[in-house]
Amino acid sequence: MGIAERKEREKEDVRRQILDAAHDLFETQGYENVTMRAVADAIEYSPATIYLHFASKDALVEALCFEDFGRLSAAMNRAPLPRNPVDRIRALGRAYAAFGLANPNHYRFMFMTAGDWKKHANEVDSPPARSYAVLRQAVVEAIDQGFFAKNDVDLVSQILWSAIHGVVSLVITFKPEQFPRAPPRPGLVEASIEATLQGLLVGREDKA
Amino acid sequence: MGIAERKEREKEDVRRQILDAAHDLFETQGYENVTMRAVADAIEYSPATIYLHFASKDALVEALCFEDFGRLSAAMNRAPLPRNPVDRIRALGRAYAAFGLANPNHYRFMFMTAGDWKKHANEVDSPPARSYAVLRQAVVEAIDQGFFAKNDVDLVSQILWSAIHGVVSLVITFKPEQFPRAPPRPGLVEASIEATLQGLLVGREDKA
DNA sequence: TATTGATACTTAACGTCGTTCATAATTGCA
DNA sequence: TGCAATTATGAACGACGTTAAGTATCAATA
Repeated sequence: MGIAERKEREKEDVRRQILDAAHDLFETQGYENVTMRAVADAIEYSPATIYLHFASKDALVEALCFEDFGRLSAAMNRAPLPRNPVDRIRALGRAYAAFGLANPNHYRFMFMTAGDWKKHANEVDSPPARSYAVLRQAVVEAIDQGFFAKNDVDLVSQILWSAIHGVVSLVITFKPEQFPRAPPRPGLVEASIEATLQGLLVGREDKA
Repeated sequence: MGIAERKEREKEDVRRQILDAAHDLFETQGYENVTMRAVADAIEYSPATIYLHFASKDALVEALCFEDFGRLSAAMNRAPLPRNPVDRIRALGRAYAAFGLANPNHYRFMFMTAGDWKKHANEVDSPPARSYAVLRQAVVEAIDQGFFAKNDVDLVSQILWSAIHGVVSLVITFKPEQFPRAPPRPGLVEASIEATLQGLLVGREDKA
């Protein structure tokens, strides 16, 4: 039955080509410029062919975003995360921000647009769910070990997530010169994480 | 010269009709569903007529957003703001969040999309600039009066802005059931403001 | 009053997009 | 060799933002 397998491989290959072409367009030109026709041109197929592999443009972009976020997750799990939960939250925040700022179009699609795809956002393997799970675990430990006050774990996790998301999304949305009054200060990401952490810690100086 | 004035009034009237129709569509159905054709239908003019009053769809949406944000600014300046700068920051954050959550489409267009209009974001009377200015003033006072440590005023302002923006934009983007693991906890906005403030205050218990 | 000139407005179209569908080509299998 | 299924395509649909060319309206002028 090598034939079915070869066909499988060929089909998978076209799918890869589509994803790669779309990825390049998406990364460099953003969502609106990922045109089904442009993708088709890039891989020298007709636009209709894409629909044999992806149900819609959104499904295609979702697929490539999931892939890239998966790469982030993998890289983050491979890196040695601090044992101390507070230090870990710091490290996670930095990594999260770095990825978002390095991949603004991915980030925008995943975390800043409505989109039907978010029906899957809940599922355990979706990028938001995976990122959130790691953070949440650190928060559990931070509370257990007395760094944070006893509190709703998800409330604390959401505070932290929204804080770092706020920085990332603002910087993605406004070009430096479009910031009101002053461009984003250097160290804003760091300072933002730090302020939020400090606000959550129970005994400040000695614990941080 | 009553004739020119009447014509002026009539022109202004059509402009108003366009803005109102677009406003309704925008508020209830969001940016993509504000179609030039739909607006034209609503006011019983041809689509081309809109272009006699607005250079583009984006210019139209920008105009109505500016109007509504102006209403916010006005309301906020009319309300009595606490003299204590820290309390004032709290109040500002609450008002900002309330407006954003009540007008998600406005908020999304203004603070969560790229858009050419942001060339004007810098100008002193733009909604971002106006909101930011009020916050910044409170931060200046908070530092002067020793509530916050001496620091770059804009850095601190950006920390606060991004924190509250993070909450608002997350809640706007994800429906409750789409949140990973747990829907936004009640009091998230409050807790987020509080955590950030606490993180910035110099002597916690006694000053807050 | 008849003519002019500007203004407001519309009709029709252009080019783009995502998407679909009928049809053709290819390919493994009986 | 003929059949069935898969893969690919060309052409089209309907919707979008936008524009150019043409028509109607009406105050101002001769």
